[in-house]
Amino acid sequence: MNIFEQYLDKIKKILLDLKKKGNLILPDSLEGVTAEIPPSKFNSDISTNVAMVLSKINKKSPIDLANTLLEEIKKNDKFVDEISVVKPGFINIKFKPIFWTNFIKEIIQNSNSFGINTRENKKNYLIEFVSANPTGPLHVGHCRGAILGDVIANVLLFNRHKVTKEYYVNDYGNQIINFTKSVYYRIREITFNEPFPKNNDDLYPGDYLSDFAKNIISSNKDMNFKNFDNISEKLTVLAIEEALKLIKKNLKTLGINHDNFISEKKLVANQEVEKVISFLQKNKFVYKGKIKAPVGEDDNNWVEREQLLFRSTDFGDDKDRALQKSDGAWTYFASDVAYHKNKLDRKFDYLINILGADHAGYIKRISSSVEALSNSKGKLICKVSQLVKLIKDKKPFKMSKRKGDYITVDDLISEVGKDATRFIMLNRSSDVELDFDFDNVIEKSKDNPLYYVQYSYARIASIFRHLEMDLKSNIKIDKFDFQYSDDEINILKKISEWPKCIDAASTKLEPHRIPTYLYELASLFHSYWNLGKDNPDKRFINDQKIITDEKLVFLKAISNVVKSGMDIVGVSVPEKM
RNA sequence: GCGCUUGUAGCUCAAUUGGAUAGAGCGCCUGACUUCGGAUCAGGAGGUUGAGGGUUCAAGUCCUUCCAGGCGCACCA
Repeated sequence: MNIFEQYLDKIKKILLDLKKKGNLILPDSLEGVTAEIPPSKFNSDISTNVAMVLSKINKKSPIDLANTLLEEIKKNDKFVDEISVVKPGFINIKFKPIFWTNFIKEIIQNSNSFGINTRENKKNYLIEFVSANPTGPLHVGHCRGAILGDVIANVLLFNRHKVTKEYYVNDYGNQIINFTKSVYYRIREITFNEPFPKNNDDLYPGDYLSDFAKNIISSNKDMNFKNFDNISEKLTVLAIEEALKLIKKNLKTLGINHDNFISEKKLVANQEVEKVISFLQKNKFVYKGKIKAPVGEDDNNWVEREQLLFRSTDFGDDKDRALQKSDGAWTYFASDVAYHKNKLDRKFDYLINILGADHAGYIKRISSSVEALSNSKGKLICKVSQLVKLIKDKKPFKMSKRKGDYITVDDLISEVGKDATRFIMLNRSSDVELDFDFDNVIEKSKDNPLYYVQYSYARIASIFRHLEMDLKSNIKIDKFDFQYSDDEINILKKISEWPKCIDAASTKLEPHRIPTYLYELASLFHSYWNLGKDNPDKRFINDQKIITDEKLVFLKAISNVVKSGMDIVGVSVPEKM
């Protein structure tokens, strides 16, 4: 039920009729023609720019054309109450109240599908997100991208697309060796009482490694930890298992659940890297050559080497990128290309990658590789989530308390909770840096958007509680002959925008639109609620008298949208707060 | 130096995919509690959308040149 789509259809039909009669010239596509909510000052319900879009081709002024169309619309639409042409050439329409009665009837009877875009073709998406190195717990830096990816998946799923959520496990390469060694030293610390090496920058100093060590010792009693080389392979597997166990626990705490965990190590073991590179070689995207030193960096110890390179400059990258290290091992990039080949082979319509701001520079080369692999047909979309600035006592504070010791997801959730973390991390566009104010997110006031939205739901729940009704169950109404007031229609108008909000969030992959929308809806609701103080007619319950079906349906419609939005964001809507 | 990205009210941010007189919250000023939950609401002040140029019927939004901040520019991952 998208009244804007419906209205656009109506207008297009009128346009085609006029064209048939020879009264109008139409371009090949009507793409630029839109139906929108006009700014509130116009006191109107829907507006269209059609006259302005068609004025040039018809050699008529937008105003004249609008006036002609106005007459046609008036003739064809029985719901029009007032219709007018406004300055540059907009046609504004105000509906009769019956329109809104029909609208609320429709969305109450189809509450499960309200908001879903039923017209677009359903696609198959793969979304890769988090993909943090399996060397320790998730920290705050991972959080925003994790939530962004999860909620994008939720929006797409809500819109009935097919979505696979995937985590790429970087369990191959130097850092994993260093990580395993670090775990090994912690094991020696425990079993042989040897101190953990100091001043070794390659090692991971975090305390959590001691827990990994303890777990490994206690579940591998027959293992001999005296010689690293003898056990390094097995220990690598065990250490990564420990790290992944912790990461999965952190993800669960955040309410995030991936479908697949894809191992880089397995890709390498299955020769997928060799295969993809020979594929690229056949198509002349790979060559042996040297990379030039970066400009502007002074006195560096740049060593020019001949190595296997990928021609990412063919696709607009700054320089070609190395695929193989001097010791013969694959670079991270090489196995990531193999991973993306693997993704492409699985025939998704779209591949989405969620990256942190510090990896934005990586986008060009990986998208280049996808173009090379798919003959420019693979649809890779990279979303970057900007940094989160933590604020406490009105002051920013550092993520890293001391070396290797970050504020973890666990720390964050135990302090402010899952709901606040998810809602606030999502409340802003992913393109801008986010201030995460600890004091504010746990505040129970309107300054905290989460509570403000939850409170609107709780208020509605409290009405249903007074009436001894269950807000969650459907209400049955025999007669829908309601008349809603202007205040109520105002909120219904906002509700009519819900499918538009979902549509934008889904097609632009911008889920922050949902918390923003919910806040606006909650705000209208709180205003309306307070009207009851001066005007008993506006109250939902008065002197123990039970409210009308009209108002019950109205409240139900609001709470449905709030609930459905909060479900997508992944936060709770308590009935009591 | 190069690439990506951001710049909107004192502060933090929206802005219906290019629409109309650019909107919210915080802060500031004024008001509403014998409450269907005041964890709320009503009103006021506050703007050359970083600067210039261009495209368009229409630009915060697109192009371009500057300015400023952030991130990144190896065989790390």
